[in-house]
Parts: sequence; C-alpha cells; structure tokens
Amino acid sequence: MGKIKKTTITDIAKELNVTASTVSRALRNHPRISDATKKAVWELVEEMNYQPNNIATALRKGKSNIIGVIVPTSDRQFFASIIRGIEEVVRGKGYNLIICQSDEQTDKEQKNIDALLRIQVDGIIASVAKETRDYSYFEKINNLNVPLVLYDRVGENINACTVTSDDFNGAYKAVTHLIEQGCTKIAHFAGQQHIKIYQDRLNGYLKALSDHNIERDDNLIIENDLINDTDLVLKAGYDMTYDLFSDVVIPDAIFSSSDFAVLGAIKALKEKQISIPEEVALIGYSNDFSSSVVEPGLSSLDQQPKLMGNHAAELFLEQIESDEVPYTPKKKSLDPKLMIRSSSSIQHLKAKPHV
Amino acid sequence: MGKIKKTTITDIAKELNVTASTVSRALRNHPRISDATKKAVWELVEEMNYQPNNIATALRKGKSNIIGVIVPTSDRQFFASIIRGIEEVVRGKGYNLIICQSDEQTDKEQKNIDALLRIQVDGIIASVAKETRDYSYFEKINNLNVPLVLYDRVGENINACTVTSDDFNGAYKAVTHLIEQGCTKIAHFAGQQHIKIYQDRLNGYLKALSDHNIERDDNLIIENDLINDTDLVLKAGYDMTYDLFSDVVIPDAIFSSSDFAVLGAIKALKEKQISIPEEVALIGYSNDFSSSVVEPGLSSLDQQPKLMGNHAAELFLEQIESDEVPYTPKKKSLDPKLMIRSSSSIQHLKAKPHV
DNA sequence: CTGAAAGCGCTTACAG
DNA sequence: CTGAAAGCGCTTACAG
Repeated sequence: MGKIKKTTITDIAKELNVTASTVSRALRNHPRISDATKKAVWELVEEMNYQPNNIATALRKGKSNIIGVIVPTSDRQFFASIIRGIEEVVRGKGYNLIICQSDEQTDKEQKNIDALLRIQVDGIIASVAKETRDYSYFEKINNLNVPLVLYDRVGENINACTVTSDDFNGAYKAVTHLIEQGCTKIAHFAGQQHIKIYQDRLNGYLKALSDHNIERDDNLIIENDLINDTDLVLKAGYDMTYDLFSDVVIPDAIFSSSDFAVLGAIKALKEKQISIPEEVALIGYSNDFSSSVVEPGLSSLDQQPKLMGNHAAELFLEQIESDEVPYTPKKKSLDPKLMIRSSSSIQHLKAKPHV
Repeated sequence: MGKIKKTTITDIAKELNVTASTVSRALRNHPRISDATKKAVWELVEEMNYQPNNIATALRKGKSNIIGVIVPTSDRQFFASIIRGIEEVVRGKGYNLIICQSDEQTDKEQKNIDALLRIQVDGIIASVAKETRDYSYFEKINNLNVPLVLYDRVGENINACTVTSDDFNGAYKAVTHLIEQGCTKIAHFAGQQHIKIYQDRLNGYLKALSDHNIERDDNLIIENDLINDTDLVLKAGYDMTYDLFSDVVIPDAIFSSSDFAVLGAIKALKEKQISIPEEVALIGYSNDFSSSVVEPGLSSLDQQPKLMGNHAAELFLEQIESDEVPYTPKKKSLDPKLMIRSSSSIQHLKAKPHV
C-alpha cells in the first residue's frame, strides 16, 4: 500500500476552498457556520477518512484527556478490577487511560510518574509500591497542578485525594466473626508494617481481641512479606503455618492479611491432617477468585475493588472540574464485606458460649 | 501553591540568554553545543524542574512513542500477563502503553481503535473481541500505516503480524495424554466455533481421537459460550456436566477449552460423587491460577501468555524499525505446555493397554 | 558553536 | 458566516 498520509483539517479545507478555521469550527458544530459548509465538511470527513489528531489538540488546548494510572502489578485480580472500575467512569467522558506498573519498586514508580508527567496527563491515579517509604515524589505531581488520586495503598500526609478500604474495620469484622465461632487463640499473618493497610489490619485484629477480653499473644502474630509473587506468598503462608503448629501455643484460627498466604496454610494443614474449620478456622483478605475455588471454601474480605476504581475516577473528575484553589483533597472510604465460606463456619460450635 | 506554570524550553532559553534551538540541542546532547552551555542548561533543568513536553515532541516528530493495546477484558489473568509481557519488552525503548478494553464487544472495539488512532499511537497490539466476525475495521489501522500486531485471538486473512498459541497441538497433546491414561470416551467442552482458537482446539481433539482409532461421538462434544464472566462459564461447565452424565454414553474424561468450565464440572462431579480422575479424568485450558488451587489439581495447558506478550512487542518493534514497503507481516506461534496435575493422572491405569 | 525561521495540526480571539 | 494570524512546545534544515 505504501505511505498513506493522514488527512488533516488543512487537506479538507483545501478541497473545499475554505480555511482551516472554518473546517475546525464546522467539525465542532460551531453555530455560526452555515449548514451547507458543515454538510460539505462532514461528507469529506467520511470520504477522506479523517481522524482528528488528538496530539495537536492536546498541545493547543493544554489538555490531553489522558489519565495516568499506576498499579503495583497488573497480574493481580485486585488491580485489574481497579482499572476496570476507573475505566467505567471516565470512558464516557472522553478520557483514555495510560496504565503503568511500578512492580512494587520505588525507582520504577518514580520513572512512571515522570513519564506520565512528560506525556502531559490530566491526572494520575496511583497505588503506592510496597518498597516506597518516602512519598515526596508524589508531591511533585501536585506541585505541577496535576490532580492526584491515591487508592488502596496510600501514603500518610500526602496532599492528595484518597480512596481506601476500611482495613481496620475489615479485620475487626473478621476476627469478631472468628470469636463468635468459638475461637480464642487466633493467629494473625500480618503484612509489612510500614504499609498502612497492614498496620490497620493488625490494629483491627488487636481491637477485636481486646473488645472480647482475649489477651494478645505475640507468638501468634507473624509478620511477613505478603506482597510478592503469588507463589512466594503461598510458600510463606505454608512455612508460617508449620512454624505456628510446632510451637507451644496452638492456634484455633488464623486471620491472614493475604488470601494467598492462607492457600499455603491450607496446604500445610492438610499435610498435618488438621481439619478446617473444626480444629482451625481460616479467614483471608481480598476475596481472590481462588478463595471460592479452594477446598474448603475460604472466607475472605471483599474490598470491592471495582467500586474503589469507580470512586477514584469520580474524585479525579471532581477535582478537575473544580475551580477551588487550592483544592482541598477529598477522602473516600469503603467498607469491606466479609464473605463467609466454610473455612470459618463452625456450625457445631456456634451454640458454644465464647469467653 | 496556586497555578504553577510548567517550565518550557523557552523559559530556560530566556534565563540563559540563548535561543530555544540551543537549549533543545543541549538537552539532546548535540555535539556542536559547548560544554559550558550544556552544563548551564542541565543546571537550570534541575533548578526549574523542567519536564520535556512529549506531546509537543510527538506532534513535531510525528511519533508519539505510545503503543495502543486492546484486551477483551483486563479481569483475566491471561490478559494481565500479556500486558506485562509487552511492557517488559517496550519499556526500555521509551514506549508507553495505552490499554483499552473491548469488553468482547465489536462496537467498543471499533471505538477503541478510533480513539487510539486519534491519539496517534505508533502501533496497535490487539486481541479480537469474541463478538467480532468481520475484521475489516482492523484493516483501517494498516491502511493508515500504523503497525498492527494481533495476539491469541486473531482473525484470518488480516494483513497483520500475529502471535498465536498452537491450539491445535495443545488440544492434541491433552487428548493424547488422556488416551494414554486409558480414557476412550472423551468429552469436549468446545468454545464458539466462529473463533479460530476454539476451532483449532476442537480439531486437535478430533485428530488425537482418530490417530488413536477412537471414533468421534457427537454426543460428547458440547459447544458453549466459554468467553464470559467467570461465574457464568463456571455455571455452564456445571450444567454441561449434568447433561453429559444423564445421557446414554457416559464419558470417562473431559477435555475443556476453558479452565473455568472445568471448575464447574468438578463441582457437579463432586455432587454426583463421581471420582476424579478414577471415573472421569479432566483437563482444562489456560492454566489459570485457580487450576493449581482447586482439588484435585487441574491439568491444563499453559499458553505462556507473558511470552506471547513479549513476542507481540518484538514483532511491533521489528515492524516499526523496518523500512520494507509494503511490510510483510510476520507470524509467530508458541507451543502450549501441558501441565499435568492429579485431575488426569490415573496412575493405576497407566499400565493398562489402551486401544 | 549558535541563531532565525518554519512547521507539526489544531484552535481561537479578533476582525470583517 | 468566514478568514488571517498567532500560538501551544518542540525540532531541525539552513545559514553564518
């Protein structure tokens, strides 16, 4: 076929013996352009297969209609749902998404931010990489007047809109449910404590214990890297379970901050012939698809990631449509839903009074 | 904070009493710019926090360094891995990805294509929506001289590079393995036959049967919508299994073109107390994470989606770096790996001679 | 070693 | 109702 030059407004203008101004106005259906001209323009658009050049428009208008989205990894169902949620909201508004992955690394995260800024995105929606402990790079975004929305893993004290899941309450609900099932020696697989969501989950766990007069036992709390390759987290859960059950205090439940760690626990418990949920009840976090497939079905917390994506997109739109200066960042929080499956339903213990 | 205008080349030029030309050249480390000037420019870049405006560069150069990627849905692990595979290859080359979802719908797919073309992407990497039967819209991409790479679900006779998984051979391997385990009445959950991958899988299945002198039995072949919400496909597998096992000919194996359909089959078989793999052996397709988690472990075909993404990106780069006119599209094919798990390992039948 | 000028494709205030 | 002109921020052939 050879090189086919793309049709421009100027091409159409020449064809019709008018100027580019007129064609441009006709295309945007400007009221003071004659119907005849508009009709002629529209016909040529079809005939010459004209596609507006958004890059030129963006340069001229100073608005790209592109939103940058940073996810730590696109491999996880959770983040795929976030993306879908964002897209649902912004697509109708003419925005396109550029998706970047930080791979949980701070330097990649910073490179992503720079790349998005260079590309002149209209806003950035991001979740912080696990490695990141200093959030100052994100301030750069706000300093350039680019709206910033953080979701799920947010830094503290960043001047940005945030959408979070109420991790404290999610953990609290899970542990309370375990206590109601009669469990009293509840272990916790905790995530890295420099990350707020894992702090909150640990705190929710502790609060539920103390509210039910169960003493904290640090032997039952194990911290581990729960953000990692799925297989590695699974392995970690497996190992932690073996550790737990070779100790003095044997737990009767595990509340884990990761579904994948529980999958490893299930494997270990089956090997040790410990019955679930009769001897040990289990609850995971995130309600990954695999938790409904494994046997026994794994109770877990549904963080409603698609809804989280919806909200993140809405916060972006709100900010970009606002003329408040300086903009006061809005915060939204979602309540996670406890999905009860057989891994934590101790039917025959239900009647038993708990402490 | 207020409005902070972004620093431009012109701003830096003014500050240094040189022209934008000089600054531009200094930034790109042009040999005929004095070291003193370069140094001064670099210092101001830091100080004024200058970010190049890629939109302007793209307009000027006619190259955006953006690649458009169309996935039918970002919710599936398979497509997440494709994206990761593409990104791995192109990121180092300075490209950014715009990800679009067609949601399996032809009209959204066409809107995606138009949006990407307007944004002046340097190329498009796409997998065809299940609804699409006429591929002419994709020709538009090629006609505008924009490189097009199709992966996994490709249309026939499209003038585009393609990366596919050898579905015929994958199915052939799976069914041969079942036959070697002693199975002779092998059912097949087939996908929609207007989609080439499902045709190929059916044909691979049939060829394996005939190569082993097993007669085709159309009662054992059920076509269904295997591209759908995970839950619906699971339900379909469940229903198909009930249908199969209430019929005259009872199968001793199922080869399914979808992992999720087998998850439904497992559920149905457990209800009917039919043992896996002793009474019915199972093999799925795609090696979804859930297939390693379900019990019994589900044998499946690993299509190596990340590698597929790598190849797709490489084909794009090859094309864009080539000056062959017209470009002859390249085709790559990957051999799927059969992952054998307990759902198809009939140890005690292995010795038994098969037909 | 650096500058002046033109242009990528579009939009818009100004003018008529 | 339409045009001429300027400009978004950058790059590059031409010139000196």
